[in-house]
Amino acid sequence: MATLRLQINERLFLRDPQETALGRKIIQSSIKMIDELGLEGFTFKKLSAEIQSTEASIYRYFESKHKLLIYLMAWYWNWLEYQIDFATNNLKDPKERLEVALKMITEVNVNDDYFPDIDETALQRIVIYESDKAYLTKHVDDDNKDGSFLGYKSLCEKVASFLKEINPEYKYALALTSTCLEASHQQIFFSRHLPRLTEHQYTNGKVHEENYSFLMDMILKTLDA
Amino acid sequence: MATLRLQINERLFLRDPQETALGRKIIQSSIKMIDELGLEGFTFKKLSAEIQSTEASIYRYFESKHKLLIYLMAWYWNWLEYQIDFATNNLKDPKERLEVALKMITEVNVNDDYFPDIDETALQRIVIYESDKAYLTKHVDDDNKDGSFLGYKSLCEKVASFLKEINPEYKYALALTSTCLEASHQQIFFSRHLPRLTEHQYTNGKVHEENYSFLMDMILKTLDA
DNA sequence: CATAATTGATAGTAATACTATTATAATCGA
DNA sequence: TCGATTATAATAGTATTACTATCAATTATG
Repeated sequence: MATLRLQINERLFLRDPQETALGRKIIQSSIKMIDELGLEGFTFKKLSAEIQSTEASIYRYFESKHKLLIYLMAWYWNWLEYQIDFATNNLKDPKERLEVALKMITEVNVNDDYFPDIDETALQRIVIYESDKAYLTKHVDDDNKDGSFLGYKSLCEKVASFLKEINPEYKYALALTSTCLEASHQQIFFSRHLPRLTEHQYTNGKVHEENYSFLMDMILKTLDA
Repeated sequence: MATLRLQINERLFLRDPQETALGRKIIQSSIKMIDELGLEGFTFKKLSAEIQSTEASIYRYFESKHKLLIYLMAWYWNWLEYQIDFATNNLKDPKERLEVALKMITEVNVNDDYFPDIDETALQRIVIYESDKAYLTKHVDDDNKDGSFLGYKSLCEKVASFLKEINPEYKYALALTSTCLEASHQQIFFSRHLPRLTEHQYTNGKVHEENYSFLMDMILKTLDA
């Protein structure tokens, strides 16, 4: 089977982690550790111990923990957009394309064999818990200038374009899409930790399906489709 | 004019900051400083310098910076719910109640003279930039057990009850409400910092109105109302 | 094989997020 | 008003974090 490689914006790292064994170990283990410890509990020191390297070596790949988070989130959004492209290819009906896209956005990821270094399931959990921290900072404008959020914006525009095809009159396709993208992970978090904020039941194992129904219904009704 | 005091859950602080001059200075200056520096740039050391006190003294009021954030957010959600109660009092029509509530949620706050110590306008900006960080942690379940998020949950349930009155058949009143509450601050952030994620224009000064229209339209259509 | 690039080993720094101790000042009840 | 209690200030100290710097050892490349 072929293995693929996503092209990530060069300004998100100092040295491309996909090019070396050490770089790939950094990515692999940081996903595992951020998933387990949370972003706050995760440090480059712990990571260096885990991969039997040194802090200094990790800093040669990423300027900071925050830049590493941005890299991981960028990878995820790029990957998700590619998944959606792949899955909606050849589909003519925009509504059908929307259905497929929203399915991919809301369902729990299975690991993608095309990218053997990356645990997409763990990465999706990181998206749920940590992705908002990538932009909720005082230096968001600088990060944005470096192209840190291109993947997210591109994905948002793609899905919004499906909405526009369904109803070109609707004025808030982008706002509706970004609201749904955020809700796609927030509702999962709420169902697990703050269950009074949602009807979705984490325990019955169907949160992702419920979330899909909730969001799809909301989008279609809002579009008057 | 009467001044009021919100009753905040005792487990959110070590010593009630509303009871002493020092406590009120802590609240007042932390709002100002978190607004200016961001949560990450804000420290108890800087705060102690600003109010001419010491770190140790501040730690007698709040266990940690994180607990102080939780306190401020709890205060805000309590205040907002009280504002909504006040404004919807005597309104019979649930749709009208919803309109008023959503207005209060989305519009930019004016400072409330009933609470002279608190700059609600700055606090609302903190909600936009920092509120999600109050719960996006590995210890969210412990914080939740301490009642850290009661105010948010209560507000969400109140608004969701308006939706239920409008359409008792709709299954996702809580999910729709929490999605809108989150969107109410996210969209403002996006319009300012990641404008490709929304149609709302921060520059024309009408973001809050646009956001109200966007959300109200979405809610009513989703409810089939 | 020589040279350049990469990594490892080690050390060090300023700042953060606290805790602890003791002294001083303010308040409060008898 | 005195004495006791309590709150605050002053000071010091700790472990950890988020880096930076230096130099030696190793590995890849031409």
